[in-house]
Amino acid sequence: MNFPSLNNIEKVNTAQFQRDLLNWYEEEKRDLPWRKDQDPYKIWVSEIMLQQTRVDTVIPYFERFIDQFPTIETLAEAEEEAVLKAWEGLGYYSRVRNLQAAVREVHEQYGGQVPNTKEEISSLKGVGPYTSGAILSIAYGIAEPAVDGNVMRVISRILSIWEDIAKASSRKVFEEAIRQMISKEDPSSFNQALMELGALICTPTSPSCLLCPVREHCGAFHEGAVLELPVKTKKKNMRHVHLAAAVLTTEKDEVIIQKRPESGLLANLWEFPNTELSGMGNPKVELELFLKNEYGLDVSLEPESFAKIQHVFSHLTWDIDVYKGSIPADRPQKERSLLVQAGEVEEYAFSVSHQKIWKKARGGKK
DNA sequence: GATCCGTGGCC
DNA sequence: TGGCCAAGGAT
Repeated sequence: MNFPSLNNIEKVNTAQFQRDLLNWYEEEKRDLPWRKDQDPYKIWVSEIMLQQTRVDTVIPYFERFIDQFPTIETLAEAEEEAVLKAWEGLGYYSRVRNLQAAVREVHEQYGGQVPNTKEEISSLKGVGPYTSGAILSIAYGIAEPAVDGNVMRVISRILSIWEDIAKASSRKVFEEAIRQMISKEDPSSFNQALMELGALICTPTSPSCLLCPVREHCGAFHEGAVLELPVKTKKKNMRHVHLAAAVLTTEKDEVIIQKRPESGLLANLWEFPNTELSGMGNPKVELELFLKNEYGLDVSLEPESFAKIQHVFSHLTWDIDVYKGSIPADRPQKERSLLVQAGEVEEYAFSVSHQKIWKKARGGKK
C-alpha cells in the first residue's frame, strides 16, 4: 500500500526520534499499577479499562479488580454479577462482559496463556486493533503498532498528517507510520512513550511544546500548525429520552429492582422499575399503567415525583422523574426482577443514573 | 461508514 | 454551565 499522507516520514531521523522519545519516557513515565510487571493478563485488563477512560479514573478500579480477580483462572470462574459489580461506575459495561468471555476462552482453549500472535489475540472478544497491538508490544515485546487517540494526535503533529482521525479508515495510515518508526529493540516502551507523550505533553488543546522531547522532529511545530492538528470532525446528535421510575417499598423495607436486558445499553445491570414516557400523557399515570401491565401491581404512587434526574450518556440523555410507592410484601414474581432488603441494594451493580435515584430515595427518607 | 455504548473531569 | 474530551470495539 502507498500512503500519500506519509510523505513527511522520510524527513524524520528515526533513530534520533526513538532515542529522544525513549530517553524522555524513561525519565518521566508515571508509576502506574499496571506497570509493576509484564503479566499479560494484567496488561490486558488495564488496556480494556483504559479504553475511552482516563488514567486517574482507572487506577482504583484496576487495583480492586486485580485484588478480586488476580489471575485468568479467578476471572474465568467468577460470577458475572461479581464482575459487573467490580466494574460498576466505569461505563461501557460490554467491555467487561467481553473481557470475561475472552478470559474464559483463554482459560479453556489456550491453557490459561494469553496468546501472543496477532491473529489469535485479535479473535478474542473485545480485543480490537489497538488492544491487540498494546498487549503484543507491552506484554510480549513484539513490534506491533498500538494506535489509539494519543498516538494519532502525536503522529499527526510530528508528520503533519491532515487525515481526519475521527474516521476509522485513518487508523491504518498511522499504523503504517508506526511500523516504520517503532523501536525494534523496545517496542513496549516506544508505544507507551507515544501514549505518555500524548497524555502529558502533546495534549489536545494546550500542548506543552516547549517541554516536548521530540519538538525538533515535529512538522507541525515547525509549521506553526500544532493547534490545527489533528483534524477531527465532531458529530453528536444527542437524543433525549424521558423516563419515569419507581422506588417501590414494602412494609418490611424491601425494594423492587429489575435486571436490564442482556444486550444494549447498560446490559445486565440492575435498576429500579421504569418506563419510557410518550411525552404526551401524565408521567405518574403512565408509570402506574406500566407497573400494572408489567408487574401486576395496583400501586398508588405518591402524587409528586421526589426527584428529577438528568443523566448524560455519550450519545443520549435521560430525564427521569422518580416516584415513590408502597407495595404489599407478597407481590407476584416477575422475570428478571427481585425484592431485596433496602440494606442489600448496594450489593447489586447499578448504573450511575440509578445509583443517583437510590441515593436520593434514601437521603430524603431517613 | 455510521451508530451505539458510560462516565467524570475540565474550562 | 454545558460542550468537549479520554489508552476503542462491536454491529
